[in-house]
Amino acid sequence: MLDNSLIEEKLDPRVRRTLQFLEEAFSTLINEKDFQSISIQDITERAGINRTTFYAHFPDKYALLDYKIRQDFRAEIEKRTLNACHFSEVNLRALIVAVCEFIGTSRHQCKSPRGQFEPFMEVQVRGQVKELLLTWLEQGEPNMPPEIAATAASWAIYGLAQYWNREKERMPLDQFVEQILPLVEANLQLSRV
Amino acid sequence: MLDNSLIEEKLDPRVRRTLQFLEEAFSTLINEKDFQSISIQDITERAGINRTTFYAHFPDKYALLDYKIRQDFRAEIEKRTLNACHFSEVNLRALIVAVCEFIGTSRHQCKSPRGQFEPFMEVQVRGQVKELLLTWLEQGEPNMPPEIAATAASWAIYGLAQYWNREKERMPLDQFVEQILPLVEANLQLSRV
DNA sequence: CAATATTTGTCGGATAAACGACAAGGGAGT
DNA sequence: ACTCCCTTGTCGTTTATCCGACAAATATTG
Repeated sequence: MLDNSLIEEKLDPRVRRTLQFLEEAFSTLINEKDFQSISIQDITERAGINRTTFYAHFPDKYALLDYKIRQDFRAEIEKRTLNACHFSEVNLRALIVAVCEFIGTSRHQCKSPRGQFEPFMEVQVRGQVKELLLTWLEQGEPNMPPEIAATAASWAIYGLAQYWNREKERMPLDQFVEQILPLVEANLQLSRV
Repeated sequence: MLDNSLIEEKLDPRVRRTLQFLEEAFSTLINEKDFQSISIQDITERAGINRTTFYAHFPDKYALLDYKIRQDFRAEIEKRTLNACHFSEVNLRALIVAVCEFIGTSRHQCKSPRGQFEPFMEVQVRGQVKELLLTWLEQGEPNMPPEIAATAASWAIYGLAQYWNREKERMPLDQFVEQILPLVEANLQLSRV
């Protein structure tokens, strides 16, 4: 349904609009009600589009949630210009910071019971991180299948980011990232430059 | 093409959106460039709709200008709750004030050479005023065909409003309206209550 | 003036969205 | 248990928009 990322620009304007309306409507609703109590009718009504049209783009509201998370995280990545850049320790640090902060802001954004979005966040964010790492890894010579390394590293990054966010008294983010950097690089099978 | 006024609500959502986008795009453009130098391509491009679609709603950009003026003035009327109310001297005064102020604000809004919009303003605003007066007149017993009275009064109102706006040193609006009220009422063939 | 570029309307075919309807699946309350 | 109501998917049809192309009109430039 919604596969690749950068083709977004070359899309039927009608589809673009519909997706945008759905996204915006969902954003406002998620700040008003519990996710479970939001019906597809609510969303489409708020978005001003027909209910039937919803199903032309998403199988259910969970898919829309996935889509929204992906969009938000991608925007975050693009804002920090981590897309379309080469690998470097600086960029890797920035990526980890991005994940940590993204999880942090998302926690306070929705008024849903704890632990309702985490699974979706996990899947989507990890997926994006893995994709990004893959593009980075393919630019160097691999001594390990990139798929494997990217998988391990993306899981590690997300797990650590979640851990840091849940910590009661957490150290400064920079310091934390500096501490875990060797671990992540180990997952990537890279030696410190 | 765009005939009546209150059906606006019961409209295909796609049409509603298209019109809104065109309206907004035109609004922003009119504050940037001269009207003549605005092409239909500019408008549709800014609005994010296909150029062909424009012609499904308006024959040319002048029609869009007419439409926009109508919309703005109607919004002004509705804001002052002059639509759907009965005739009274208070309401008539408010209507005249509305026309005066609408002409005034419109003069400073667009950066087009003087006298480029006045003809369009005239036609559209007068038309709306006439319509409104007609609904008022039809509620009483006419000693004059309502069409005739509404026509005369709408012309008089607009002419006086324009005159007041072009005055170098003009008296307070309230005072001016109070002064011309008998004239307008004479056009309406009504005796002061 | 000529030549070039841009805008303008219009057309036909393809596609997304609207609309109404339908059966099936819960939840809430009696 | 039972209605009753709302939501959920799905379908076929109609309509609005998109898209590419075209010739004619208009503006711009040399």
